Amino acid sequence: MSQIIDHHLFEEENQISTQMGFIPFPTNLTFPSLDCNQSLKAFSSIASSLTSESDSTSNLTQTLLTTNPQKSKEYLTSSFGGSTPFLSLHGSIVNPWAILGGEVISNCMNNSGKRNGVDHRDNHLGVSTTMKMKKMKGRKKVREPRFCFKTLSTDVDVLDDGYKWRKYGQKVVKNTQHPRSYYRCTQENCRVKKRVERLAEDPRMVITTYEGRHVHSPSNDLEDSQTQSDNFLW
DNA sequence: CGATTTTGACCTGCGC
DNA sequence: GCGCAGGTCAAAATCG
Repeated sequence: MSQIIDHHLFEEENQISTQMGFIPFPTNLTFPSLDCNQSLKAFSSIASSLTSESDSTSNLTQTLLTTNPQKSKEYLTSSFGGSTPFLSLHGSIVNPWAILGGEVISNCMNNSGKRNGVDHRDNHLGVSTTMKMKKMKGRKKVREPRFCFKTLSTDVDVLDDGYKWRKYGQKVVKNTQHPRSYYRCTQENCRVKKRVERLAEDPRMVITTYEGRHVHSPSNDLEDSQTQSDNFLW
């Protein structure tokens, strides 16, 4: 059994080579009514939306409200205990989860505004102030948006996210006993890549990092995955 | 037999 | 410039 226990959306500006910030998703946010793979698909959809447009919050809100209102309501209420106000429009680009209702955020922060022991009151938008920005030497490299999931999974490394992947490399990363695997989306003209590795400190944790955005819908190979993934094609 | 995975070689960026 | 480390390539091996 796998469980998504943490999620980070990494945003990278064009022309900046290294990670410049991250948007914390609510800690321990899970989808009680969904299994791990379904959750992963849901998060992939959300993260993909968030990394796409400059006005991504309203896009996401619009997506949730218009494309599959019933499903999104089920998803939101089931995910957040059923007592969460359906939607508030006070979210922002750097705090997308605010749109899911104040209770969600407050679940992640205690009354003092701390989350995971870190005081976010002066940093309520969720962008780390300790992140370093680093320019490329010489020619600047344009990188695709990236986001990653931390998943608790003792049995499988690669979770079904609805897309079809082909492994093109594996590398042992320094100071880790577990190799990092490199995958590319098999769809023609789709340049999305993902890396899968296990956390050195806790091998039960699988870190899946996506780079780029799919230019197509998830694979419809399997009947099961089709019906499941269709639910998240908001 | 085509698709996929494995794996060593090669490429590239970065720090010293 | 050199060496290291991460990322990619591509031929061989394996799988279904």
